[in-house]
Amino acid sequence: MSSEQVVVSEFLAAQRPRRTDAARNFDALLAAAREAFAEHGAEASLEDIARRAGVGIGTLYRNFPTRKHLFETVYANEVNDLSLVAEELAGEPPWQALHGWLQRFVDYTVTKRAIRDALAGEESDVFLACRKSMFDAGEPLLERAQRAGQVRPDITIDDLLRLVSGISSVAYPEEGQRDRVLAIALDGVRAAAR
Amino acid sequence: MSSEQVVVSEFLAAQRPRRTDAARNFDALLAAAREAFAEHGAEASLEDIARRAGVGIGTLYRNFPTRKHLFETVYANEVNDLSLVAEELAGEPPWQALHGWLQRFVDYTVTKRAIRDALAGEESDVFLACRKSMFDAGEPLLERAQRAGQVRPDITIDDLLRLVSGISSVAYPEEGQRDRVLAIALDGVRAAAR
DNA sequence: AGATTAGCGGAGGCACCCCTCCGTTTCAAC
DNA sequence: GTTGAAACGGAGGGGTGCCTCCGCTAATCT
Repeated sequence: MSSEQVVVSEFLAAQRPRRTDAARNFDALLAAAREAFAEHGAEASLEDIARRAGVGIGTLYRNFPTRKHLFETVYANEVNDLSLVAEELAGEPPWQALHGWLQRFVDYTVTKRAIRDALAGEESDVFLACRKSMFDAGEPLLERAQRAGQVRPDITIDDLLRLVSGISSVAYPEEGQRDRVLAIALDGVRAAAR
Repeated sequence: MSSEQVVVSEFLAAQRPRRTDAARNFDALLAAAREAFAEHGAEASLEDIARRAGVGIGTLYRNFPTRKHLFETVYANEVNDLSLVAEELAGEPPWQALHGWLQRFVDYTVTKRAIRDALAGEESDVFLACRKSMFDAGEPLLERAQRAGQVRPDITIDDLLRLVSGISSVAYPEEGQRDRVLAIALDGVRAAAR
């Protein structure tokens, strides 16, 4: 577990209130926010989030003084999950491991938009730590695949994640088109090694 | 010039008012809308667009009864330009022509977001005609490159444009990163031919 | 069970946006 | 230059979202 990942998970642990009703509301808010950010991106309405959570707007603001706080927390949660997935995949063969992780990255429909918005948006300590943590999670997989000669050596984890998140953020009316397009781009990622 | 392109350019010609002041305002609104949509996507504020154009909100609504009208017109303009570029490139060698056109597609910073939003959003006759027109413009370039054995045969113009627009829609803090990432993906587009 | 106090929720003030309507201005035809 | 008509623009009503504040509720502690 990288040090950044520790920072991220500690950041998460420190938030949850102790009183049972407060903790319940906190969880409901996070779930609602996750949904809302997935649907409308980082601009989702806070009042709508409170409504979805079945909670007064005041409660939302008590837990998350600003939109950024809330967004950071949701984002950190997702990144944390992704880091765990990367660890699980460490045993697979190099290309499979990398590919599987990227697949998970894409499948994170819930936060896809949030992750993209966060890659784009302004910086903050939490965002930086999260991004670093996500890179730390993916980088070993990438490097292993590169050492195995299955991935071109001139690509960085930063490049790779932006590539994949861009492709996965477009709408694909046709069934299976997203996977097809992604596969084409990943051929490029492997190209130099074939 | 494809029949869709004719539909698109006729749609455009029919709008501009005859009276000189009205025509001036129409142009100013279009330019302002182009800017605003580029900055904020299809959700840009109409009042802000009128303000940028130095025109009352009433004038905006007289020219474009709904947001969709305005958006369609801006979009049709851009698509029209892209079609012309494709024709100009017809003389270049196959891969260069395709690559150059895609480059232009990316460089269309002005409407990048609008084009993406339009690819994603709901359908309308105008959008369908525009998309068709854009595909008609790119398809010959793609097919020529495929016949020349420089591009994998199993990719469609639809795939290719979604791939490129996804990649170009992400934020790249690092100078030149967008081009690097795009080049990697385009290696995948050529992969099967190498 | 009662007292304490953390936590709740929503009313309300502010800002922004949408869109309509109509009194005023400007064009262009004669 | 006059005049009719086309075009202008912005005030204003309705809606939604942001955020604060404070009287009320209910969890926790003893």
